[in-house]
Amino acid sequence: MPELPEVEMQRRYVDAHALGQEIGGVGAADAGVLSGVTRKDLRRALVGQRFVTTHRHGKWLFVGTDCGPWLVMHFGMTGELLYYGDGAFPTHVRFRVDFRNGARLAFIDPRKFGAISLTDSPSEFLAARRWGPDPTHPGFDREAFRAVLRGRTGCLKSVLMNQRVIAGIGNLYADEMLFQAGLHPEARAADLKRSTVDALFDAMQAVFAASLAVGTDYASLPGQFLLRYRDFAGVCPKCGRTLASAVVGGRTTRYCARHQRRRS
DNA sequence: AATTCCTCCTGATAGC
DNA sequence: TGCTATCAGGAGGAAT
Repeated sequence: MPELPEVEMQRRYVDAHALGQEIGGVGAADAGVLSGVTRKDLRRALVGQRFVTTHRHGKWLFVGTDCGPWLVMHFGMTGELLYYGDGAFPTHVRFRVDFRNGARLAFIDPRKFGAISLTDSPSEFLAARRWGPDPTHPGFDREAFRAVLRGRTGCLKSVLMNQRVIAGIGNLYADEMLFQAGLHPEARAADLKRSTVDALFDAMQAVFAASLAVGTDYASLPGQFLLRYRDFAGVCPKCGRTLASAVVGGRTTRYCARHQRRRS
């Protein structure tokens, strides 16, 4: 679930519910999702603080406190947040923030591929990991997209999913933007004409915007989106042909062999 | 340096 | 029904 649009929804969720409340404690931390921090570090950094702002870069979410470090979250494959009060008992809570007003913010992650950390500076945190640019941030235009793809020799899909090239695209959205742009997942990034790269950029922006417009509820997307069909119907929304299936970049890939070309 | 492959963990689902 | 096998939307690290 959590690729760039889903993490953006989590960011908005924090903004809508979890800002401005004094933190009384942190609990239920599963060491499996703690990345470079201990429960004690989290307690010391967060207790007495209030969350005041959020920032998202690719699939990373940063939640800023009024005068402490930022809480860093990555949702892995199954992570999500839940803000709740008395009477709710969510399962798979790997980390929890307890506010003094009685409300709680839980990081729920059954598969435990998520991560919780702390940083004094999101930009330094991202730079230390050599993360690529976020394609939805201001300034990331067609030229910037051409620049990050330049000289890349791998499969187009693998390049798009490489977070150090560009941050935020995972398996599903890579498939979707390639489908929208009519490009084969195994096309070579370096073979693409400039106009094709620009078309892929436009498809990427359109896909993110469309998904956010429906709150990442794929069933509400228009009919021409692969996201609606890849799991159950398995047919191309444009021509009705059975979708092709392959493993590209180590992940299950669906595409329409008729509409998606290797060269363009 | 860039790319590919394996692995971490648990739940849902399919097949017997 | 109950068991087992397979697969799942990510990314770090090792190997190539």
